[in-house]
Order: sequence, then structure tokens, then C-alpha cells
Amino acid sequence: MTDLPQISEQPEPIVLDAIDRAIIARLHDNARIPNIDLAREVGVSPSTCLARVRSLRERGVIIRYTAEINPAALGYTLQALISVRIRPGARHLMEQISDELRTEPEVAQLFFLGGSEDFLIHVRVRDSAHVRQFVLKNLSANPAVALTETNLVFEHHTALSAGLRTVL
Amino acid sequence: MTDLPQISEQPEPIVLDAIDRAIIARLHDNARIPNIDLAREVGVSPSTCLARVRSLRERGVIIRYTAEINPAALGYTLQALISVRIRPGARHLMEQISDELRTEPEVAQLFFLGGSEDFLIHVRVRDSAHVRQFVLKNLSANPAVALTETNLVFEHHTALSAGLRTVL
DNA sequence: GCTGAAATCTACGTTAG
DNA sequence: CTAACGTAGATTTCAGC
Repeated sequence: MTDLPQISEQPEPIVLDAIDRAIIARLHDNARIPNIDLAREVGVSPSTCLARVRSLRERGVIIRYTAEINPAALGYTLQALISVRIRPGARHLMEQISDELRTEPEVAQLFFLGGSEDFLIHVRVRDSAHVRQFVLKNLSANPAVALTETNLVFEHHTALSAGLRTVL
Repeated sequence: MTDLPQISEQPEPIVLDAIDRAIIARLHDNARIPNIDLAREVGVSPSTCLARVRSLRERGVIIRYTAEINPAALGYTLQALISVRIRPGARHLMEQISDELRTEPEVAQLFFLGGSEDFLIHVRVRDSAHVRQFVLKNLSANPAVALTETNLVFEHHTALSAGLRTVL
């Protein structure tokens, strides 16, 4: 899925009180916590808690609930970051290239960047031959691509979203 | 949380059949789908489905269930990628620096890299002044840091894990 | 908007194929 | 390993504060 556009959204500014933030933090940590337990932990009744969770979902604060999958279990044990520069005359093709890349099963994340590089692609692959093949097929073969640089990922950590640590 | 180490794990190799993969794909899309619906969609009985989901959880295929939170709703509307190079004589401090960075609320992801750069940090911040302050305080002030480079993120896309598209 | 109780539905252990 | 049954407990609606 995609993050929401970062400008000129929010018809009504989203206001979250301490209970909302506590709910968010707990659901981020465990999306399947029973509503009754969640309610007790944040200090409201189950029905109130349910109404708040729904409101958060409807206002787009909670984007979705997802299961984190261990990619190694699926046979993809290697990760790499590939930075890509598009030829200056081909910048109008960036949306199309992005759409094509996102259909490739190896692509885990895609960043559009400002600065000297245009894309950063986070891929999950079987081995180094696989990443080489990915670059050749999906990037080097495209005449709009000016330059690529591949870095292997040794470790990858993800953290709780900003602004939620203090309520845990 | 952290991805599992990428080498020498799996006492027993994890084998997943088509039903397991279908379950994984649906739980990745919606971690809160009722077991009864999940069972119907993948074509097994609810009790069988529940047993499979548990097994996937116990074998570490499903790492956890999490709610994706819209960072913009929390007031963090700007994203940046910061690449960091550590001084060659200070490489032994990398673990310590990593641990310190991960306690900062702005840090969403942290990559340990091979190649010319050592770290890549994905941060979520309020504005450009905030990211500048982050770099000054957490990186430039550290004598082990040789070089940093900050790129603003215009868009960020995340995709379904590799190997699951075909079963959807 | 919050609370508490009633009805519906789900999860999950047990039994059996 | 898989399917069916039964119970305990959760979710969700609704009336009242």
C-alpha cells in the first residue's frame, strides 16, 4: 500500500487525545489484542474502546492491520538497497517506472527521493545472483535509467512510529 | 522489531504448502480477518485453519500482527533518508550507535549496509528544521561519524512480501 | 460521548474419521 | 492431517445516563 500524500490533506485536522494514542500504541504492538483487554489497558469500557478504534480506522489514523511475515521463511533471505538515477530527459517516465517496479515480487519498498538519486528500491531476493538479475532485467535494460548502485543489507530494523513511544 | 539473523537459522527447514501461502497472503492483507472467513477463503475447515495459523506463528513465519499507523496523523508529515559513514577506526562502535539511534522517536527504519555507506536511516519528522536538528544532535555531534547525507522522501510505497503475489 | 447489559457470533478444546 | 460439535468468551448493538 501507499502512504497518503503528504500535503493538503485533512479536511478536518485530526485530534488525538491520550487514550487514542494509547490505543494506537497497543494496536501497533499487537493488532489482535482482544477489545476487552485493550479497553482495560487504556482505561475505558469495551464499547467505548470499540467506538474509538473504529473512529481511528475511519479517520485514516489506522491504515490497516497486517501480519508481518518473515521473508526468510519464504526463501528470500537476502536484502539489498538499489539507488537509481533516471536520465534528465526521462523524468516524465518516473511514475510508469515506479508502477512497473511495484509489480515485481522482489520489491519490498520504493522511495521517491529528492537529491541526486531519484529512486531507492528495497528488494528481497534469494541470493546475490538474484539481485544481479533483478537489476539487469528491471533497471539496466531500461533506457530511461542513467545509473544504479546496489548495496547489500546486513541488518534491517524497524521501529515504532514517531510520537508513540512515550505512551507505552 | 528486528528481522531474524539471515544466516544459520532454521533447525528444520520451513515448508509451506499452497494453503499456508494463501493464509499468509490474506493475513498480510488483513490481520483481523475472522478465522471462519479465512478458512472459507482458503478452502479448509475453521479448526484446521486455526491450527495452521498457530503453526505459522510458532514457526516464526508470522512474526507479529501490527496496525499500520498514518504518521501524518501524529504530526510527522515529512520523511527523509540519511546515509551515514562511520570513521574506519570507529567501526566497533556501530552496534552502540545503532542502539542509540533506535531509541530516537524519529527513526522509523535502520539499515546496516555493505559498501561505502555504513547505515541508512529512515526518519519521520515534522519539517525540514526538525530533520536538520536530528542530524546535528544525533549524528554530526558524534566523533565516530565521518559523513552524512540527507535526502528528502517525496513518496514511500511498501509492497507485499516477495513470493506471495501469485496466490492472491 | 461514555457506560452497562443482552444477543449474536467467534474461538478453541475435544472427539472422531 | 482434517472435519464436526459444544462451550466459554468475545464482539457488537442498543437503550439509558
